[in-house]
Amino acid sequence: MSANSRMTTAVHVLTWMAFDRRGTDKEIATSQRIATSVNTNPVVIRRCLGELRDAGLVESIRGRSGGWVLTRDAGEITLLDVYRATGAEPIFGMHAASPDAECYVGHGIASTLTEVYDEATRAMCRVLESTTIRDVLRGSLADFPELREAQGLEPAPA
Amino acid sequence: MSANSRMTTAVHVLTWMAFDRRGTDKEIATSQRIATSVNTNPVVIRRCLGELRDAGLVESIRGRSGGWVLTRDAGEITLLDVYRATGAEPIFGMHAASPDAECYVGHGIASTLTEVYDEATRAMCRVLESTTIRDVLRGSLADFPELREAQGLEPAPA
DNA sequence: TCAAATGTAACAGCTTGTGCTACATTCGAA
DNA sequence: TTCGAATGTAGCACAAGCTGTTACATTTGA
Repeated sequence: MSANSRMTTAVHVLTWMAFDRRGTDKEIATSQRIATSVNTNPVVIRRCLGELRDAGLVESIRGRSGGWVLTRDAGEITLLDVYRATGAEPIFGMHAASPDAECYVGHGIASTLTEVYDEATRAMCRVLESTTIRDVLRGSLADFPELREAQGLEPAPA
Repeated sequence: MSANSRMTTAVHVLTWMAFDRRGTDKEIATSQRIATSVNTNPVVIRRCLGELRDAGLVESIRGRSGGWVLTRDAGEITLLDVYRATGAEPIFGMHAASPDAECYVGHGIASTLTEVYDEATRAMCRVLESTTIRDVLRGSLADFPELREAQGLEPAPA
């Protein structure tokens, strides 16, 4: 059970919603139905969707026949949006205890490392930004060309 | 207390060793002395150094007047070497439970996400590879030009 | 022979993620 | 107007990982 699978769950949820949106039966997406695909508990899905709603990616509808809807097209949601929405921890953590300030190395290392860590994180974020939920859906349906076409998705680039 | 501060501790340890190496007193680096700068327990430092030794970055000398030495110049140790040595968890975790394979989305999403995650991780690693322990030492000593020069380090680039 | 160092096991305390139950709230449909 | 189905949220148990610490075996130079 790895550290940050919340991101993966959130991407799965959004991809499922994008897939379901164009399905034949026009049922609304509920936490119960999504939980079946992700293979987890509906409360876990609701917690996840709550974060996505706070970030403006989905909206919830309360009451009977309520559920969840995407607020924009799947091609307009990047994995960077999802990464930020799930409030990911910084990839690199600083010291647990402050280094000895009287040590020359301990005095300046934190700010130096922060610069490098920030740059590395930005490089990672640029990759996430280049992929959308629509891309993930296309990749996930690679084994089912007829479904992929029904969703209006072109084949994946070579 | 953030997730992965082991990396930060390891970089601090190596930077301190690079600094100490050219110091006036020719004492060998011991886990006790390093722990003072990092402000933690010597056992934590020994655990860290053990990982760095397994990766070939340092060597240990047992017995009285033993300690630790770098196996190569600080300019030849990149932060990517340290990242790998500390056995970092994958940045992105997969689902805790396997998704429903009968769901079209659940069937293919894992391999699709793995591709994107791998690419993002590679982008991050490229940045880490471009920085060495020598660079970190130079940055850490930015406030002490006379020490920086004594270490034979040019000023940081603008 | 002894002191100082590494090497390692074991444990407590803390934090985080996951999965679950329980229950209040909301609101469309009968 | 009532009822059922959904969201919203609190709270708990369990597992895992990191940190810090004590304790002790091992090694080896002085």
